[in-house]
Amino acid sequence: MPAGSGTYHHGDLRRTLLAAAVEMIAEHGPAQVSLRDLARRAGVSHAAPTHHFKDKTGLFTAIATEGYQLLSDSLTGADPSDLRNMGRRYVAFALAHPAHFTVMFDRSLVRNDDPELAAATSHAGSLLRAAVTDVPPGRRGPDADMAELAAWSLAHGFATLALNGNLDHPLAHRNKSDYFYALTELLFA
Amino acid sequence: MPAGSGTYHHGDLRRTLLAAAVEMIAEHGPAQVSLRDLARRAGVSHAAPTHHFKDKTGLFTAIATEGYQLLSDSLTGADPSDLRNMGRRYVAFALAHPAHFTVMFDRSLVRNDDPELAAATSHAGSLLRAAVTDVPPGRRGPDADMAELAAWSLAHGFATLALNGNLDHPLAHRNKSDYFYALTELLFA
DNA sequence: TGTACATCAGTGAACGCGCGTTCACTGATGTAC
DNA sequence: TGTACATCAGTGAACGCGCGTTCACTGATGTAC
Repeated sequence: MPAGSGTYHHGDLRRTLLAAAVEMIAEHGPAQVSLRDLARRAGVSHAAPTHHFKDKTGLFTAIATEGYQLLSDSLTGADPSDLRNMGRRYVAFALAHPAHFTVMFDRSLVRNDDPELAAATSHAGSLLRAAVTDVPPGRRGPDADMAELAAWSLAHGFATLALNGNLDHPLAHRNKSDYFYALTELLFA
Repeated sequence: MPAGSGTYHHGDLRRTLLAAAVEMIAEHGPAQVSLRDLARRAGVSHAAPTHHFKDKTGLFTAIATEGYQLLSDSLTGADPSDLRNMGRRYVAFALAHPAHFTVMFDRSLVRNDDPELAAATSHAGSLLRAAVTDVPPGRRGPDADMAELAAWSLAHGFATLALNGNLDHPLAHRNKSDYFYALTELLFA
């Protein structure tokens, strides 16, 4: 970590910019983010972000990639045969990283053919898929694809509704990912 | 229907603008919509939309309101005790009206305290809620709120993933709302 | 049927603004010898 | 330890653009008498 404050070179500007962008997205949504405003927040000249991300799409692509890596981190280490727990972790990830989650699932924001993004996406995807295929066939029905989609839909829908503020009134005082865990018991018991 | 073509007064400009905006949202997302571009598409002067919607937020608020009305229309007439069918209709609505659905669930786009929007929202909400409470307690577990949220999450998640293009590869050739109907059987049987 | 008047719908010019992008530049760092 | 040089990171001025919004206006419609 070479840089102190006040130097010409920032030292870790890329990380600083990503963090600032994530904050801005969480507050006002991706549409309100501008590269100039981002630079202002980070205290650098307005041309600096271009240096790191090329353009706005590049910025969002980097955030989405980071998001899939964070999701993979969240899922790694869990018992892959415990599908309910995987679902809870998925929901917890979305609530902990709302800005990443939003960008990850808005294809109009990112460079969809970016190789790093594709790699991060497929790695997280394989972790999720493994969780479903590890469930004994008798408990998930005959169709594994359908079971996978059902589980994913349930977790994704819950997370999306929570982030959109549609669960605020009924669930304001609860831990939402634990509530989700309880909810899955209702369905799978 | 007073107006022909070429007249100074358009006749039904509000509807025309709403339709054009919906088309633009479906193609490029809400962030890309500008009032000037919208006016261009409708073939009117760029100041005309302001006359009908006041500003951009007003436009999105009108679209969200219309969306909730369309959703209510889609749900009306269904057997309120057939929760699975209600879910299928919810998914079918989202797929048939992707732009409306997107705007309805993005609170950063609309005037949340708009009374017409609130009325349309709560009407659709009560139709959905009725479907869950009509399910016999034995089949939905002890907690009606939780059952409601589970059903909503499942349908909402499936619809969201479909609209984001996350189901394109596995389900490209299928009727998605029928697939969803089959999926719910797996969970509720 | 005819005229006067109020209301409504859409026009087009003008404004100021923040934006993305480009460019030649300069300060700082790291490496070779 | 010292010097020269290449590379990298960030600067700041400049550009052209499309945007939202305001405004006095004009054309069309509807209503009262």
